[in-house]
Order: sequence, then C-alpha cells, then structure tokens
Amino acid sequence: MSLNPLKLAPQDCGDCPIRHRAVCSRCDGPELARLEEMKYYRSFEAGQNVVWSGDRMDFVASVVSGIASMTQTMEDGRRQMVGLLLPSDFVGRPGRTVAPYDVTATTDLVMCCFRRKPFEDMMATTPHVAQRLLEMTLDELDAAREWMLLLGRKTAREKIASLLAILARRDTGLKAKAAKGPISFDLPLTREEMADYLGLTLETVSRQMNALKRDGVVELAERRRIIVPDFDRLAEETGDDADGGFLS
Amino acid sequence: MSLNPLKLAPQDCGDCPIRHRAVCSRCDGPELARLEEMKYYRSFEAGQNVVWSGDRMDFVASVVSGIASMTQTMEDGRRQMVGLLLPSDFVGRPGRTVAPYDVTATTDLVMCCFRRKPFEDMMATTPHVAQRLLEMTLDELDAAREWMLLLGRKTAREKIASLLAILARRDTGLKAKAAKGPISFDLPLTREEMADYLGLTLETVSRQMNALKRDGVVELAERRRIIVPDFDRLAEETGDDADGGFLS
DNA sequence: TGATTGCCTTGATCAGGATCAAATGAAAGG
DNA sequence: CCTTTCATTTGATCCTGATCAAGGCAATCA
Repeated sequence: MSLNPLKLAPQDCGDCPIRHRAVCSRCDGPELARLEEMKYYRSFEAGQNVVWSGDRMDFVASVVSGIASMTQTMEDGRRQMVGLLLPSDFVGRPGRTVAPYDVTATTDLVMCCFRRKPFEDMMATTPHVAQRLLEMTLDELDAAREWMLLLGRKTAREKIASLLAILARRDTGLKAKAAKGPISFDLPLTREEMADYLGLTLETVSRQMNALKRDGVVELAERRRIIVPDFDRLAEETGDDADGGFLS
Repeated sequence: MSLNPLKLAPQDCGDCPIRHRAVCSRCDGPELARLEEMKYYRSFEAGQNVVWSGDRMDFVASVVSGIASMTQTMEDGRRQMVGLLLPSDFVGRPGRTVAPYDVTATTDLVMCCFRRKPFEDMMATTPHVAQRLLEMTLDELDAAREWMLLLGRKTAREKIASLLAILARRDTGLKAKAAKGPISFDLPLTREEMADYLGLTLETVSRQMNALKRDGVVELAERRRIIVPDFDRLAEETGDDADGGFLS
C-alpha cells in the first residue's frame, strides 16, 4: 500500500492519541476494540525517512505528533512536495502495497500504525469505515486541487501567504477565515521545505518571507515562530476569495 | 455534492454505456438492477456549463462520451484546470451537496447520472461499492499529485510533452510506456485549455507545441490530430523516469 | 573557545515564460 | 463570395523568479 494522507477530524479523537475514533466515529465496542488490538506505534527522528517510493508498505497510520511530508523527486533532483502530514492526518492506502512517494519525518514524529491486512478486513466488514475513509480521501483530493491552483497560477508572494494561512489555520484550529487579534504559530518547515511545497527556490521563499515581514503582514520571531497581527490581512495576500470554499 | 472525477476501468463496463459495472464489479443482480433503475442521461454542447462552483449538485455521474473539465478561477480571472474528465471517468462526491469547482463540457458531452440520494443509500448498504469508490478516489489523488509535480517543477516543454503523453495513453489505451510504431490521437483541447491545464499561457503552449514539431517529436495534422512517430521519444521529453510508477 | 554545520539572508545576473500586439488561418454564416 | 469569428501563430519586450555566489547567524561539538 502506498501513502496518501486522509485528514481525521481532531475533535473525533477524544483523548486517544491514535485518534482512530475518527476512522469510524459511529463504531462502538467491537470495532473500536479490534482497532485497539491491531495498533502499534512508531517514532522517527527529524529528517528520518518513513518509507521510500517503491517500498512495500504493510501498514496504514495516523500522525500522533510531529510532521511528515510526502515528496516526489525527478531524476535530476527537482523535488515537489505533494503532501504535508500534520497531527491527526491519516496516511496509507487500503488495497495498495507499494508506496508511490517518499515519506519523510520533517520533525520528530510519532505515528500510530495499523497492519494493513486486518485493517482492510475491518473495512470490508464495516461499511462505515470504508465510507469514512472515502470522505477523508475526498477532502484530501480537494486540498490537492487547491494546491494545484497555487502551483499553477499564484505568484511567489501569494504562495507564501497561502502556505502561512494554511499552517496558521491548522495550528490554531480556526475554520473560518476571519480572526480578530494576533495569531502566532510555529513554522515547522525550513525554507527549502517551503520551497518544495510551493514550487519555488529557497532563495525566493526567503526573499518573499522578508517582504511580507517588511510590509507588516507577518512577524518572524525566534525559533521559527510566526506572528500574524491580522489574519484577514494575511488572507488577502493569498489571492483566494474572501469566503473561500467552506461550504460542504 | 461537489464534483470529483473517479476513473472507471473501461474494461469493466462491457457494452453498457454508463459503465457502472465498474462502480461495483463484484455486484450482480440486485445491485446492478438498482443502479439501472436510478440512472438517467444528460447531454451538453461544447462550451456549455455542467455545474458552477457553489451550485447544489444532486447527482453523481460518469462520462459516456466527450470531455469535460473542472476548473478553479481566481477573482482576477486566473484559471487553473484541476480535473480533466474523459470517457469512463466518474464525477461526483457522495456525501457532499455543493460543487467546489466549475465543470464545463469542452466538447459535446454525454453523462450518465445517478441521483445522489439513492446512490448514497446503495453505497451505505453495499460495502463493495464504497470500497470501489475509495479505490477510484485514491487513483484520482495519485493523478492529482503527479499533476502537482508537473505544475511545480516541470519546464514548459516538459509540461506539454507530459500532457500529450497522458492524452495519447488514454486515447490509445496503452498502459505501459513503451510503444512501437507511430501513434495518433485527437487533441480535444484548445491552446487555452491546454494552458489552463498546465499553468502556462496559450502563447507559450503554441510556441512549445511548434518546438516539439520542429524537433520531430510530434506532428500536428489537420483537425487537431496529433501524430507521435515514436512514443518513447515523447516519453523522454516528459521528464518522468522511464518506468514511471506502474506498480500497484 | 574556536571550529563546524545547518539554516537563512542578501546581492548580482540571467533566462524562461508572461505580456502586449499584430497577423494569419480556418470554419461558419449571410 | 465576403464577412465574421475564433483559434493559432509569431514577434518584441518585459519581468518574475531562478541561478550563482557570498556572507551572516545560531546551535552544536571538540
């Protein structure tokens, strides 16, 4: 099975670190118990590789803490990030045995894994699980398509602003665009990783970050902390329309 | 429900034009009969809109003939195609009511539709269907990610070659990269549509198409017909590695 | 403490593709 | 047949972001 991220709603996870409740929020008792039985944890250090493209993958997993990225690399070394896995994101593809992308821990990382076979068996016998996974995959597909718009049509400045807005939303848990008062969050990516996300070079990322700083859109604090004085202002810089597709 | 394409394997479709056998290749009798009951056809003229972003969508569908495209548009008019729907592709998202993208018929188009509600009901009671849809969605996600690599890291020439290779493969049904002898197929897109697919301008598309022609990679025949004297040669121009991810 | 290393910034220059503009070609309609 | 319209080509110029090259800064380690 190869890797794909499927977002789990954090609120479904309760205090269970593996958050697998979200996989089947309507399952009680037996299914949850079965999930509980087959789970195990793996941790990785920052920079360590989780799987290589082409590897056999015998598990699906969800991110407990830390961040991983999925990247594709061309023969001559050009790299494009195609997935960014944050806590509560799901990874893995029921039914596939080979990973199509490299997955790398960009920070220290803990994942909660389920062996593929029993997980698939449960999927086959528990309709809710398959449906929930389908829903999560559709969300991921939407995200990929917004990403495509970013890669294909946005300017460097808009790309940076978009990425910061995405991270800010994920980190602070805000769904809507509007937000009063300053927001701050940790930037978990290096300039190079941001560049790979955005289809830019690291120099351009650096320049545009500082341009946004000069213009008062963000402040760059110690230890890669980002302060956003006015989220709406940042949102304006993304090039997205104000209401931004939060309809279901 | 909003739109997403899910590829159906044409070989699963038998002689049924709606190809819904592929939705549940393991279903016999009752499920197929239910699908048969709820289906209806819609046709569109080239250029006509199927749904607008934000519209309510009460059906899922598969493309019977013709081509449709999903596009996202920014306020200032910049456009990015995020999905290209060829015959046998599936469109629609069980569980969602609002389309997130514009869907437009780029040629005359016939779609076979299923009302969303009964389709969802069948999904809920027929595990195979949900699993099959999940599989198709995962394929679509893979395609989106390859598209992301194209948008973020490929040169204009590589982008054009990649698109032509994709269309050639779909049109001629070849799975592998290798192909002896010349291939020809119809280019169903205008220069502008190609540009929207590739994140380029139509002028750049035109120039690079003619560059590929000058270099003998393709021939541009009458009525938008494309002749590829040597598919391997075209494949080399895409920037993808030779084996190209045809592992499952 | 100094050296190394990884990450980031900054500068100078270049080039790939965008933009603006005009001409050509082909199909459709009166 | 001429006109209109739309798709495409081609040319000239511009500009954004890439590339090449140094230098700075902070953390880590000997």
